[in-house]
Amino acid sequence: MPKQVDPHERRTLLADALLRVAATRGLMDVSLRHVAAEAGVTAGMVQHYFRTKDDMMVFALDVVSARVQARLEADPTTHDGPRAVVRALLVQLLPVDDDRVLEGRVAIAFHAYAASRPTVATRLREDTRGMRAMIAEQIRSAGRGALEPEQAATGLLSLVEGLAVHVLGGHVTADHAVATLDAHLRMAFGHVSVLGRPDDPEHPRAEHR
Amino acid sequence: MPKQVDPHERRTLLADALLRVAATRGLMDVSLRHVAAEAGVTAGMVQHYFRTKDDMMVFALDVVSARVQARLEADPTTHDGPRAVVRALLVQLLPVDDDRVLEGRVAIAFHAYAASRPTVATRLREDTRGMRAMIAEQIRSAGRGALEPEQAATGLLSLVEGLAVHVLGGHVTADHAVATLDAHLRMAFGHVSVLGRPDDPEHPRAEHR
DNA sequence: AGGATGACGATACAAGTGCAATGTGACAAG
DNA sequence: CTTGTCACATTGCACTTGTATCGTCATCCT
Repeated sequence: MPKQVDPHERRTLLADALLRVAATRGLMDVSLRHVAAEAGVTAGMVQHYFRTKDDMMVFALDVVSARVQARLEADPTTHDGPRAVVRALLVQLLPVDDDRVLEGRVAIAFHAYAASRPTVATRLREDTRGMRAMIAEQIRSAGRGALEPEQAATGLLSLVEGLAVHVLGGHVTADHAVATLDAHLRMAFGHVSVLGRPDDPEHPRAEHR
Repeated sequence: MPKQVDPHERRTLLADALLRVAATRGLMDVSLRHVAAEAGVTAGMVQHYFRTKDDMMVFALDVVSARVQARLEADPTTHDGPRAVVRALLVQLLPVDDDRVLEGRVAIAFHAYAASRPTVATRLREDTRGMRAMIAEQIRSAGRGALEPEQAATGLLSLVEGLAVHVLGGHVTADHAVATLDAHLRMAFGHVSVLGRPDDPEHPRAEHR
């Protein structure tokens, strides 16, 4: 048997290159040869690790979702109560720093891609469903807010996704997006009197940039 | 001088074909020849009316935004007070029927496209800015809700955009999306006691499908 | 030591891409 | 009736795309 190589590591390397291409030049420019060039390898190697282009796409999507989940679990604020948990999750999805801007671009690109590839759409749907259930669960466990948990969960998730789009498009600033998210979080978690309430003392101003 | 034709009409015809292709097969499948085939014309004619592919893209984007705005102005509920105006606008952006599903697919595709084409991004940004200002204005004129008008406006707009993505992805149903939107509209327009409030008598259940 | 085996690299190929150049024909002004 | 002009059609070209095929070379097991 020949050289000992970890295939998963190789694939991840290539997936990273793909994500970089997708974020900077758009998904339309993602091709075998571009990814290979970005990764600094030959096109033949890419072909060796992904039998088809769609395989490569799906794997790259898995990489990002796994990465987001990993970052969430590594977040220290996870143990500060349900609202902090939800906030930590949602902020992960907001393009507040350069890394997340790239990931955000990738995410929206994949949402467009999913419209014509059922495989990708299913994968995306699973991820979303998990998050939604988790958020609704946390909201339910934290007494009642101004909305019923199910609607509050879809509302928050949709809000964040829309905010991400608007931030990436330059329609609003990242600060404004985080502030808007916080305002909606207060409503979802039962602080009914919102107007005039300065800010949450637990999370002074979040990590803006 | 030869045959008398309305160039704008021709271009709109071609733009419609492009939108159909983009909605059904994705933006990656939009090509000169595909659009021509969808429109039932030759590729040479497409080239005659659009010097470059990017011209065609931008024009198609203009067509959709103009169409959305026209539909909004034609909405009879526009004269039922600020909240009805905002609701009418936002529902236009939600994929509640087949036509709007297609438009929604187009919209998300263009958002992805805008990430790499500054021209498209600018055009998109202008449209969004207009809507945002209009919503904030209406909220301000309608007494105060639970959020400050600026945040409420970006919140509603982002919420709808996110909801559209989720509906298109099959993550939530159109009904659930409209219900969520209505719940958030109540908060933005100052009906603070939300939970337990059955529904708005003015707008019984909206036009679901 | 030797061969099997897997990790690559190179090349080929059909199909599709955007775009330019050139043709063709009709129709209206003179 | 001629003629210029505009609306389209055709063709061609250089290039990129995804995928299949074959070659090569290092490596590990026996």
